[in-house]
Amino acid sequence: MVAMFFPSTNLHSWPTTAAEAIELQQEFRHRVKIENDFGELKTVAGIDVSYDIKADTSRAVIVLMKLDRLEPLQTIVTDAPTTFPYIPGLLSFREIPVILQALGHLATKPDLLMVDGQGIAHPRRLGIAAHLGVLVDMPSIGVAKSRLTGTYKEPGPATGDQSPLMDKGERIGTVLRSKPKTNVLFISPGHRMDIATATQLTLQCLRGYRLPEPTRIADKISKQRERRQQTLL
DNA sequence: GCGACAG
DNA sequence: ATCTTGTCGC
Repeated sequence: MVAMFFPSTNLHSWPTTAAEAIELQQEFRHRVKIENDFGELKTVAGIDVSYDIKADTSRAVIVLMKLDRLEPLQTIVTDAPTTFPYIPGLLSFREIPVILQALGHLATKPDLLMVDGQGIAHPRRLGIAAHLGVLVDMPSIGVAKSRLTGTYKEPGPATGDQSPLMDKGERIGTVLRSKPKTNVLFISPGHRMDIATATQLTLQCLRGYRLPEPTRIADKISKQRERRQQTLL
């Protein structure tokens, strides 16, 4: 039995072209809710996607953990053919299919999703974290390692130092120094959450590294698997 | 027309 | 993201 926690996630009319994808974003951007709408948050699922260029496949890694312990409870790894090219601003159309496949294998439904990429800090306010959050109707946060859009002042050097990420006169996220002497992170809410809460939760998931634990562990597992496969070739 | 551009 | 070894800095 698969996908029992995510009943309404059919990808029948998934876009094939950039034009169709942008059209869908214009429609979905209005379904994003940037207000806290959730109960007690006990667990979080870190999500990361990697690629196998030669096999033309995408791999989603999901790490489920308790928010207070930040230690893996379950890890899911699934592969699927890569069906959409990487186009800045259209990342969700490339990665969401395999992510949904992985989510379907979780033993328990997470209370929160933390995705490697932008939330509303996107040209059309529908980065991958926001898009995914709307599709599965769950609270989500986007944690990106670099900027897609928006302007900001460089945050101070200490952990926790931050500055607002602005675009077209509105605040779309937080630029955060998650660790001294490392590049900043770009935090933005994905769905059912406000900017301050997304930032606070990200800080709560830090454990001395630049990336918050959910995303950091998912990324680590993603790379371990790749090395194992490569050494077998 | 010229830069910018998540992963 | 991925291709790739050693190397500078804390």
